Amino acid sequence: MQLVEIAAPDFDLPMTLNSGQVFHWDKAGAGFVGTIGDEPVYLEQREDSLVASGGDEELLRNYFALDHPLSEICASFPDDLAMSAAKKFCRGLRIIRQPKWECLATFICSSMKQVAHIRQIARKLREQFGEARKIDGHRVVHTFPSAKRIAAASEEQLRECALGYRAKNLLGTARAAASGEADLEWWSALSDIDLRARLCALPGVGAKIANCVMLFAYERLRAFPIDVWIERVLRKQYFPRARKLNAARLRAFTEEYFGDHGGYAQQYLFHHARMSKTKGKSSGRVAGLSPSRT
DNA sequence: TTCCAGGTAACGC
DNA sequence: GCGTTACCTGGA
Repeated sequence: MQLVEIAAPDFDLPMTLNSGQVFHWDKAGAGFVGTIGDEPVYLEQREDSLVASGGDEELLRNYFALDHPLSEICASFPDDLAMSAAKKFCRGLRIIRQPKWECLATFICSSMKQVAHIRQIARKLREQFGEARKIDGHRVVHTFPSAKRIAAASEEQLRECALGYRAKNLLGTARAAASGEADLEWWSALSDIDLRARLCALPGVGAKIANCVMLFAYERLRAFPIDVWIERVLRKQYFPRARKLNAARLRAFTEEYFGDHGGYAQQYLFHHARMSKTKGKSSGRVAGLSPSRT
C-alpha cells in the first residue's frame, strides 16, 4: 500500500476528528478511516507526523488546515479562565476545511441531535446514497452523496435514514444546491454577512447551522456558532448573574470579545466543555468553572 | 419507561 | 421584537 507521511506539528488528529466538527471518521486500528471529498483515506498520527494511505500531501494539508498558524491563533484568544483551560486542553485541535455540500447537509441533519446520533444519520446517508470505495483494496468506506443524488431521492427514502422532520429540509436544500439556485462554491466570494444570509435562506438552516457551515466549510474563522453547550459556558463564565440575556446580546458579545479567531475560540470552549462533562461521571459541571447553582 | 437533546420555523402576544 | 411550541428519533 502507498503510504504518505507528512509533517504535522501542532496537530492532534483524534482530538480534531472527535471535536464535533466532522462526523464520519471511524476508528480503525491505530488510526481512522473515512473520506476526504471522494477520496477514501486511512489516517494515523505518529508523533509530529500524519501518516496516510490514500490521498496526497496537498489534499491532506488542505483538509486538516495544517497551514493555519495555530500558535498565533491561540495567542490571539482573550485571556480569561475558561479560555486558558480550554486552550490547554485542546492543544493541536484544528478547524478543518470540509467540502461545502457535505458540511451543509450534515449540519442540517444535526439539529436537536447528539453527536452519536448525527454520526448514525451521516453513516446511513452515505451507505444508502453514496458510493462504496476501498482503502488498500479491502476496507470499504462510502463517499458522501452529492446534492444531485439526494435531490433525486424521495422524502420517504430520506426518512428511512432516521432523519425525521429534517428529511424535508435536507431535500429542499439538496434541490436548491443541485439546481444551481444555491451555488455553494460561488458563495465563497461573498462577505460574511451575505454568506450567512444566503445560508439562512435555505430550509433547515438557522443562525447556528449557518455559522457552523461558515466556520467548517468556508473558513470564516470569526463565525461563532452558539449552541446549548457554548451558551452554558458563556453564561457561567461571562454573565454569571445576568437575569435576561437574549440571543442578540450574546451574539454581540461574542463578536466583539472573541474577535477574528472567534470560531477557533468557540471550538476550544465547546470541546473542552463537552469532554469535561462526559468524563467525570457525577460532576455535571464544566471543569475550570464554578459549579452551577440550582 | 420517560425524558430530552449541540435547532428551526411558525405562531401568539 | 420576544417568548413558546411542534417537529422525529434513539440514547441515557
